[in-house]
Amino acid sequence: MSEASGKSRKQAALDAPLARYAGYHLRRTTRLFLSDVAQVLKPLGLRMITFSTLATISGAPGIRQSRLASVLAVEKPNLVAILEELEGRGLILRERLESDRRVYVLKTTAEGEALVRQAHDAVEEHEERLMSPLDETERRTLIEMLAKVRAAASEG
Amino acid sequence: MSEASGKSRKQAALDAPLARYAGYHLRRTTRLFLSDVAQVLKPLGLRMITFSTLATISGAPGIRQSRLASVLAVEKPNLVAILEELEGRGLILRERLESDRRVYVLKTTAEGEALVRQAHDAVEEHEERLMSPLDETERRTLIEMLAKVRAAASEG
DNA sequence: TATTGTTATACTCTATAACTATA
DNA sequence: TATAGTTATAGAGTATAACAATA
Repeated sequence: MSEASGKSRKQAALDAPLARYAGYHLRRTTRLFLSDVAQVLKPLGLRMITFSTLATISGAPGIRQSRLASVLAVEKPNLVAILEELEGRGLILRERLESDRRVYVLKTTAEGEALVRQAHDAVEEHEERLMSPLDETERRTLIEMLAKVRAAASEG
Repeated sequence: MSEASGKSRKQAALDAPLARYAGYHLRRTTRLFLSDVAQVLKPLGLRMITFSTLATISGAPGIRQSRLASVLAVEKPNLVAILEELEGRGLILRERLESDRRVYVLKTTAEGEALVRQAHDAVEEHEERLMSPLDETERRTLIEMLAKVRAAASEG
């Protein structure tokens, strides 16, 4: 739907100046994953970011908005509309914390839980489909390498 | 500059609902690479997309605009401004093809070549820095796995 | 003073439809 | 009729500054 059309053998050589960079492959592959998962989540009325948000709240009920922004690596202002959308659809609840009335505490509703479970199933199917060229060991290795690269960067 | 701040051990568990997905790690790692490489290219007056464009033209002199769009996986309308920018800076030339006056043929100028060489050096340093947690074999493996995943998807 | 969440805003990236000029 | 490149436009995603309420 968005990635440039499949490459013939003739065409393949043309990305040579970029193909030696891991960053190039990361970008292209991420784009593939993003556009595919968007298709998969669309029928559920979710985008990648609304799914991630819902899944994180579901996994950490009572999380605060500022903490959620940090976990999701989203700027706080950009989280506002996302939470309004989820709240408006009755998928999450936002409650003022009595001990500190500045903070909102977030949790999923029953509907939110039901939807996030469906969404996890859909995303797992999508992952299984896209990752099928790699065996279980390779998949783990891939994830470990990516996590390792990020961990080193966040220390630096 | 943009990725959420480093994770403490306590914090790490919070991304558990997403961390099992390769797509999650791809997105986060790609974001890290993109924001880092943007910093590296900025002093040269280049963005990721202008660098990719210049590097691809340099590696395939005489390439047509439509072909370039397909190689870069950029929609044709979005390439227009990019090429205007590069042409305006005297980094590339656009020549009408006499045999088919609809098409533009692209090549770098001497200035463009000099800049793209500098940019390659800068990007290679950036890659070396970010990929340093992985040894040579791992780096190759990573790139191969990513390419394999995309190749399978574009066949499907 | 500092922090939580909000508003307003802007810039980049990506995508689509419709146009023009050539073929 | 089809193709190359263009214009206009719109939607995501991401980023920053400044504000109100609360601590």
